[in-house]
Amino acid sequence: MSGHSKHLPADERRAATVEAVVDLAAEQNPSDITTTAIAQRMGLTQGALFRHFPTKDAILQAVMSWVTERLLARVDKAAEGTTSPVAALEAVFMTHIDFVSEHPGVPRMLFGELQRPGETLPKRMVQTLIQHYGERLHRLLEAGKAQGELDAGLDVEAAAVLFIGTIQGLVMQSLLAGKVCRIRRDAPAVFAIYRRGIESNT
Amino acid sequence: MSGHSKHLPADERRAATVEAVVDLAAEQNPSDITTTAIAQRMGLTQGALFRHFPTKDAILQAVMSWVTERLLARVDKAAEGTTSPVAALEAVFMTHIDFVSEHPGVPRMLFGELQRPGETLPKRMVQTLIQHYGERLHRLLEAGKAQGELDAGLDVEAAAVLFIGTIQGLVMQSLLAGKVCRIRRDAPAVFAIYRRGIESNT
DNA sequence: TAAGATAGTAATAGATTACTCACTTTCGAA
DNA sequence: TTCGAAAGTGAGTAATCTATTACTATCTTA
Repeated sequence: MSGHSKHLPADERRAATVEAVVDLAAEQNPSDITTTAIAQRMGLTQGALFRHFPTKDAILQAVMSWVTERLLARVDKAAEGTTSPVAALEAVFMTHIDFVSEHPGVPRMLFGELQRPGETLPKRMVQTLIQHYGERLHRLLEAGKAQGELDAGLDVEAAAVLFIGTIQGLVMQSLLAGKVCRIRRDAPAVFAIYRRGIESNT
Repeated sequence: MSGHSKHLPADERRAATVEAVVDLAAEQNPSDITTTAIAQRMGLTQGALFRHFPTKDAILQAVMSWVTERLLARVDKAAEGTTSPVAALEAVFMTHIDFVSEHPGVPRMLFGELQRPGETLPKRMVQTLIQHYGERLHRLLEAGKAQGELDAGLDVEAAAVLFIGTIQGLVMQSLLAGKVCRIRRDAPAVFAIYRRGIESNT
């Protein structure tokens, strides 16, 4: 039990805050999450939050930072233990699916941040996160082309867009069904179609 | 100039309201659209809106109704003038892409509605819209399998999910770039990969 | 043109939001 | 054990949101 004691050191409290936001995002529209709701989830008064974060945006920023670290680290680790680019892509895909199954609110938060007008810091963090993610995909896709595993005429840019869209589609499907478990269940079949679309003819 | 005169009959005013919401959704997070912003866009005072809609949710409901009619009608028409299931799928895809290019806020609104907790009427309308859309895709995909145009082992359910995800991915990409035109530009290449993934080997 | 119906205004109520601050409680080191 | 610093409380504020209402302007039609 990490979150049960009343007084927590500042860094642990900040970590608990991020966790609370990620949890809440799984249950409701992320842009409707209030500081009151966050505090309530933590068993805290609303004012206490502002002792650890100067503003609500700073909280979101911390969440984005958390997501970036965790997601990219897990994805990189998954890609490491593979023997071919296509195997790596599949590992990355499944790892990403695992991540959003554990934290269904995260992809919605990212999508929501991207919709905000203007140039907020959390929004910029999402942009760079997806940019880094895209670079990894590019690398794997190019490698796959180079060694003949992927179709020689493949449009790498389009393939990267579709990779992310595939995940987004699964997220949407889980929203429709109201059950997160659908994501994991449907992921293999959906990825199989994607792979067929990019692989070279055997 | 349809929206410039001060007094409008109720049905025209309602139509203008829907148009204003669709426009606003293209520029900002749909769930952050206020009745004040809607009224301002129409050159109206905020209170006037509630003479035509009992509640804000009723406005959203009207928007969803508008989307359902327009999108399904256009998509059906596009599928009609085709000679094969795959051609129909491509026509549906491109028509859908045209639609979201003209109204970039619409897919974001749908996605946003799906995220609301509980069972609101607008949310339910989105669910049935996508359900109807999915049925059309199912029909086309099954037809394609039956006549050998599509892979015999194709998972139709997964293919339908990926079809919608493909569009969602393009929408996300346009959010990242900040330019709507990217959707139309990248759509053909992305669909080509999708088609390759579902077609039978030649 | 007079009058009833329709549409819009301006002010405001009531709820909710992010954020502040004076005060209290708890922790940890001397 | 004591005491200063760190963490939390709870009451408040200003801004903003949806929705209401008494009143006014405009259209339509007889």
